[in-house]
Amino acid sequence: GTDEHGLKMKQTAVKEGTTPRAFADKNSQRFIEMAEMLGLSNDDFIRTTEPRHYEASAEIWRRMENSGDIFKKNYGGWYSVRDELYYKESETEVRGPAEGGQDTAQRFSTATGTPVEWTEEETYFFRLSAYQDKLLAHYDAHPDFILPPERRNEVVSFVKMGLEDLSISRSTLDWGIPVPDAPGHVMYVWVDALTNYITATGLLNSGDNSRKDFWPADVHVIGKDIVRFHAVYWPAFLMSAGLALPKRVFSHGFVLNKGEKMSKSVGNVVDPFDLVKAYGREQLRFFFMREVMFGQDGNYSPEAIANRINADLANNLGNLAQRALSMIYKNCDGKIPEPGPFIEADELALGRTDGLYNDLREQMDRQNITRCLDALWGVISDTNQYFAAQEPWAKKKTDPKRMETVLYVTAECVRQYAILAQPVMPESCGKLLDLLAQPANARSFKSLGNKSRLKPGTPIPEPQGVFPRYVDPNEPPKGGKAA
RNA sequence: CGCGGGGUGGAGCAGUCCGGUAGCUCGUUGGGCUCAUAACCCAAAGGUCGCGGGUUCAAAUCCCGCCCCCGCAACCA
Repeated sequence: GTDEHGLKMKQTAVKEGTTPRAFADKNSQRFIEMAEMLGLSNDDFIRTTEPRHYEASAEIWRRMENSGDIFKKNYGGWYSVRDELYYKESETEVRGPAEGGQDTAQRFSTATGTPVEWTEEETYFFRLSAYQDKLLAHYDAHPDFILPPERRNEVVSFVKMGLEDLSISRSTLDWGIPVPDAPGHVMYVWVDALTNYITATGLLNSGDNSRKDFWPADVHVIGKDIVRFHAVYWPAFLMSAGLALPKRVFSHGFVLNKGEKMSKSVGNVVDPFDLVKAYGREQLRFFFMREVMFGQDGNYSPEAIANRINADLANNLGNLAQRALSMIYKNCDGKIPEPGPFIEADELALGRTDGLYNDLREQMDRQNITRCLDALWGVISDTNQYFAAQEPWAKKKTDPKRMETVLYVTAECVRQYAILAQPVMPESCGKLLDLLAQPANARSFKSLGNKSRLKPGTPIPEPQGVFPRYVDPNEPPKGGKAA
């Protein structure tokens, strides 16, 4: 869904000469389109401007209020009417009559150059300071609450430095969810944005409650820039409201463009739509999951993407499937062959493959996606070696049964790789399973291991390449004359 | 003394918590194979693990100091 309130939204809308509502409509639509383009499926799409979310946000506010954690206080600062923003004194400067065009010396925002004046408003505060010890106790009792560990260290040390009460309402802004029974006040955007996770379950709503058991969430996956909101403020809000905490907050890193952070001012922002168009959504997803240690920052470059697509997908997995399946198609009457007795090499190949699920499950339980793919591709590579060492093409003449056995073992391994890689590449792996004539009910993790081996005699379709090589359209074909 | 991350063969990274032959992918060089998507397999070259000191039989890994790079520095989201 989309988080649509807040000062920034209003400012940007105003800058673009539109209303916050219209601006939010446009943005939200863009995200819906992106989800489609990326092939994402979702049970729901929530906008924080929907009535159900207003209801849930008001409810969590009341609960925090009932706990005695919300109080009114004067908040003062250097306020710019034009920017609708408070500045710290260090962010402002006094300019004389000559510089600002005004009659007397006045204080301005250093960043935007707009005039600021000392303003005091009454806002609602959340007693965050009361939760310092409770939060630390929770981090302590649940070492994996914040992952990866670097982020956890950061949060713990931040909380240990001391928490101040948090201003959670605005009276200088109207683009937000109204504070219950407090005309003129809207909620600080993060109060409602975070609550959206619960709105999705209907737990705080009076209507349909059929999804309420989905709270607490198993894991919030977020960017490292918003760890504080998810790992400090949000748990404190939930404790106050008497609601269960999410089981984990996992923070991913940033994608750097050739080592540099993407930014509009630098002009190196890459449009995901363009990347998908150039490389394909499954290939792109695979690239990021495989190349970047999940949780850390990672580099992206066109060369690196092409490398991964060709080395891992086309050459390693794709080619392994193709060489085994095409031999089966041509030499085994187009049917999965009946294997002969397994020799040690066969058992090793199958054993390594059967063992993958447990390894991967363990890694995935900690969102170690990169490690999963490392392990999986390591074994695929082993199977390529196995295939080469067994030389089924040579056995074709000398020992056809042996050829059939090797092809069977390889195809069986490929079957499991396709199932295991499905979470990252559902469409491509689906095609691979089509080539192995696997029915829909044999494609889940339950069909892994030695209990659901390929059935000899099953006819397979003519093999087709599932993972094509990536060729840079701007690069002259290989073998061409160098300039 | 602000906080966090990083500095490992040509490139990009893992390994550092729980010291013990420095590993992976790509690239390079030589060879093999011909089932396969100019794919696959074998072998080789290539590293003072940022710098200095310490602990230890043994340090990329633990301790101390220093240098360099990146991000963050909260009532912006």
